[in-house]
Amino acid sequence: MENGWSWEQKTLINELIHGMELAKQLRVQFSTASSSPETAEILLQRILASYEKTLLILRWSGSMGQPHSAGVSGGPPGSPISANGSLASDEFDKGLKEHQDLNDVSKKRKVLPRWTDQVRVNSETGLEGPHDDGFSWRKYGQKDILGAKHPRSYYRCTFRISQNCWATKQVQRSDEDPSVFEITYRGRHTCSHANNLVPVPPSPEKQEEKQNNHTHDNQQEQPLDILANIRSSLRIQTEDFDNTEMGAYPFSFPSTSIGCMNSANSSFSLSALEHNTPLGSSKPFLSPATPESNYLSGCPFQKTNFGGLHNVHRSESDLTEMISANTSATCSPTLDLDFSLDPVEIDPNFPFDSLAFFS
DNA sequence: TGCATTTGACCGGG
DNA sequence: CCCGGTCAAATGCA
Repeated sequence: MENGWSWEQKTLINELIHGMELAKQLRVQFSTASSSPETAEILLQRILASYEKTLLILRWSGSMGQPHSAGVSGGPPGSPISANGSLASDEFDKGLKEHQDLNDVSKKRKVLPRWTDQVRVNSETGLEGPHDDGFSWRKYGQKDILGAKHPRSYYRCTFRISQNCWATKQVQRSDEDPSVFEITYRGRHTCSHANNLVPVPPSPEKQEEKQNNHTHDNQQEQPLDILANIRSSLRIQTEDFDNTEMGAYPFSFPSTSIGCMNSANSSFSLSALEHNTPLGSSKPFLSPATPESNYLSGCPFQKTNFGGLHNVHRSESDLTEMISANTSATCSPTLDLDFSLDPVEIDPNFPFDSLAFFS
């Protein structure tokens, strides 16, 4: 990585640029089609914004000359950051701190890698960006947190037992902005059920219904269809970006990492983007009274994915293949533990596979 | 009937 | 002792 630019990053940038071009084209089409111009426009703007940010980040970290170490952990997630404003910096510091703590923590006690993500519920789309993290989560607890208005929900990978996957996440609604959720991921997925494998559960409606009830008839699946595609691709892009970008990321691990990483990574850009756009604030999509537990567990975040999985599958077909290949190829449960204790030494080789698909 | 969620109890760190 | 995190029995749902 001479000059701080690895070939992966260059490739990524190219891809991002390409993606942006496509999004722009779509934008034109949408505006002419004029079916639901507003929503489409909004989302497209976000997409574009996200791309821009991603590029910004890449450049930034690239210029830092250390896309892998400190910059890595803090950089990507938080950085968008400065560009975004508000939340950004906080998140950045937070994330950075968390990543730094990682090592210490692991010494003190067996703690899995952990990173935080913020997600804002998107009022128009009825889905909050980031989270169909492609994993199947099972709620195992809920706690009232001191000083927090809303309880915190605890989830763990559904395949914890069957596949010895110890990934967990905590979801908590923000006090300040009820439409924002803080999601803290812990541990890396070692299961082979990432993304594509997380088949749309036979009954996503179950959760969806709950959600829809809480929200309003947010049945914009039609217009969202396309957007979902865009979004999904965007997500992957960011994932990949993160992969390369955060080589040192604790949870980034050779092949398997891809599927596992998306959870956190996808959200980074998207959440950042959410905060960026002045749009998503029409209505809070969630009634503050909504029991977080239900909403979150069932929310489009995860498996539900507002039925977007169909779309995702289509649009991500390539990526899906890639992911499945990677995830299924190496599911290394045991490695994960070790790796969590010694995060930094693992990254060097991993992003290649994924990138190869992109280029 | 099997799986997911709920929720109070329990545990361990600070 | 307080608080965050997890467990596990009870309950709900398809």
